[in-house]
Amino acid sequence: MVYPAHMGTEQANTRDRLITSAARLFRQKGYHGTGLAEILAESHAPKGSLYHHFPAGKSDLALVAADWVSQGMLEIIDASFADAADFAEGATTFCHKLAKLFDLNDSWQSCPISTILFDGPDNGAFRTHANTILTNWIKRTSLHARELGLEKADADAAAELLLITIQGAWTLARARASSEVIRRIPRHLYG
Amino acid sequence: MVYPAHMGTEQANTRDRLITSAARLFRQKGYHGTGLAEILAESHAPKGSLYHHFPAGKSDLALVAADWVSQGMLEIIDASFADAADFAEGATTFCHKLAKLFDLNDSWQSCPISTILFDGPDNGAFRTHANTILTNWIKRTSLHARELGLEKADADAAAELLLITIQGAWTLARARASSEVIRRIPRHLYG
DNA sequence: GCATACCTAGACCGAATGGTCTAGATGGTA
DNA sequence: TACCATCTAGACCATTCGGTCTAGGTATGC
Repeated sequence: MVYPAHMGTEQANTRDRLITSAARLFRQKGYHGTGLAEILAESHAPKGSLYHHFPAGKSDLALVAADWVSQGMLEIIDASFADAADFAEGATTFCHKLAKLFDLNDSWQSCPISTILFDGPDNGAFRTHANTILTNWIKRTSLHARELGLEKADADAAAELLLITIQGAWTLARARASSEVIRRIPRHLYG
Repeated sequence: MVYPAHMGTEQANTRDRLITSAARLFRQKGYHGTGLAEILAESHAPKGSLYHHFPAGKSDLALVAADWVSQGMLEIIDASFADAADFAEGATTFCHKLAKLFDLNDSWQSCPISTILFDGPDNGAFRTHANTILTNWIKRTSLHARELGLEKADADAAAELLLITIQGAWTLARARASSEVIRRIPRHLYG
């Protein structure tokens, strides 16, 4: 799981426990595949708390959980490119970090966003939200690319290609139950 | 939708109608997001027929539907590389065909396999099945690559990269509700 | 002390879920 | 005609679903 720095592992409050449990379960079993009862059980929260913190219920929680995961991903992107000499090096670090993350979680979790968001109840809002999150990842990556010397157009293209590839590789990795494909990306793209 | 050549558009029998409806709905709303009632209504079949043709019920149907979609994809791969002068040309045709397919269906369907299979009831069997299907696609693509002159290792790598990229691009295309990303793949990889 | 806002707690509900079961229609064969 | 396998038909069932509602606890301010 992606743990953003702003949320430690200590016993969190009810709201945070709901978010992390929901994020984990949605990634593992999908939105419709996860029941409220399961989320409630894992986060040791009663139903009343859920509907207090997330008045719109399940869909509300899913959106917030996706944001939380997204935040973690942005932090990983930043950490990967922070000390990189060029874009390829940063991208390589990025892939390795993700592969490690994949292995850490019994290698089953879906790409952070797609499963959470692609079968939401209301296609419109969920799709838009997923789009925003993915776009943010690409934008952030492109920003690092520019800082490492690429022209705007090249940076955008490199960032889009990298994230698309990671997205697809993550899917294949899950099907194969192996992070190998993710680790192979740098060789594919820059080798 | 991917329509394999072996199944025309004329009024098919109950079993085939169940498969096509299930495939469409699972791709649109996911496995758990689609109810049996919905599939039954769309295919104008009673419950008895479903459990006659697919004794194991929903999961059985999902597996067969995935196979059917997979068959269609293999035919598209073959058609794309049949008259290609080199691998890049075949891959370009492949991407264009998929983009057209994406546009044809109100641009919402998920990548053929991932959504159908990633939130199945039994992780083991479903994951394995998805893996088999994806591997078949890559194998078939690699075969065409070899016929077009690539060495075995290069062919495998090129096929894996292409299919990974398509997988990811399809996801992003769905989030953006636009097939543009899919069309851009050839420029990214071979341009 | 009291009051107030915030949060927890879980009983309860109608609707929808996947799945089972029996009855009947249908077509081929003798 | 009788017979039999194949398939259609849908009533029916237990369970689970997401969501509502009321009541109780708890912290903070006066």
